[in-house]
Amino acid sequence: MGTTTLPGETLTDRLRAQGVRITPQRALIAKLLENARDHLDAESVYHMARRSDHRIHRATVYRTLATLKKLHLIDELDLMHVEGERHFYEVRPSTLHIHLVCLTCGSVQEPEGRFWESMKGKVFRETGFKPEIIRLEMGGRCSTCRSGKVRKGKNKIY
Amino acid sequence: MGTTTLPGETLTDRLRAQGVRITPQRALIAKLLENARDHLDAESVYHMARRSDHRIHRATVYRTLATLKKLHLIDELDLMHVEGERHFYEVRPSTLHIHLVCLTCGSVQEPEGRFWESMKGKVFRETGFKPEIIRLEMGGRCSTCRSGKVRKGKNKIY
DNA sequence: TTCAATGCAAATCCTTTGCATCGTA
DNA sequence: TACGATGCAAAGGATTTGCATTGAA
Repeated sequence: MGTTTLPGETLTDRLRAQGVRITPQRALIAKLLENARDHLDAESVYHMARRSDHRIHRATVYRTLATLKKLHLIDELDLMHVEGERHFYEVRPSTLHIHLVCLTCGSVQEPEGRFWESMKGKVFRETGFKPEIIRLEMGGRCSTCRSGKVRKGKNKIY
Repeated sequence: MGTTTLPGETLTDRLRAQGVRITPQRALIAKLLENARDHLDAESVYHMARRSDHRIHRATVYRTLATLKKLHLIDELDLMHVEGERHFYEVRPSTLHIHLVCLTCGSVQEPEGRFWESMKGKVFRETGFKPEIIRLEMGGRCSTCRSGKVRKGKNKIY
């Protein structure tokens, strides 16, 4: 999902800072992820990348996503499996946020709020477990679908 | 994960109540899920089932898990992908609980607490989105691993 | 120049499906 | 008995891997 791109903080910069060799392919994939309006899965990244570079290979996309994930620069989501087993990727946001996945139309909301951050501390105090990554996804009905004007999505799973 | 088995409330009973035909295979799989101490993936269910019934087929396991999932009797988890892309299953608990997945040793804690339940209402009031299913998984370090006596698990992913 | 990354193709892993047979309701 | 469920085998889809070649640093 689109991320604030402060100077010196692009994904590519952060990759370079980690000592990762910057190839045109990696730079391209990183840029696609940063500028994406929606969550992308590997296949989407691949197709978008091909539009800019006809020779880029699927394996490169998977390898680059794995690299980014391993360096904690992106997160992998499954969005309640509304789209089957596909995995989606987003540049790791600075603050915790939730994914509200509508089980009727498949839309994904990401409500604002620092409230969720407090969960980390709470869990640590109560259990001694120190959370680093939090995945909070809720499946339910968005207000539009609940209002009756249900535009039944291709992705209706319940 | 092990669930309180009140009379008339076994998974099999609930399947029957939903009009699902009870075959020995389904009864067996349901029982395995109810009595499991750990989260099971499809492959584990399959192997455990084979111990009791040598003729049971993988496809039957997958089909039964799909049935149970569709009826909301079990939930599907990915536990932060500590074990790769495998999915894990648990009988749907009556109250929301969290999965704390240690990224070092792979252990999974499920802390108690009704606190989390309040999130549903909060999200609804703030966004109009009505949550039905909540998946809350945190990856981090359990207190044991943080204490230094790190028993590096086969599942260390970071 | 050097070693890591890429493209390619084949392999792998998990899961699903078509179909004949079986067995629950 | 009848229709849904199973076993089997084969297909499918996503992701990974081995290897020769390419190219970033």
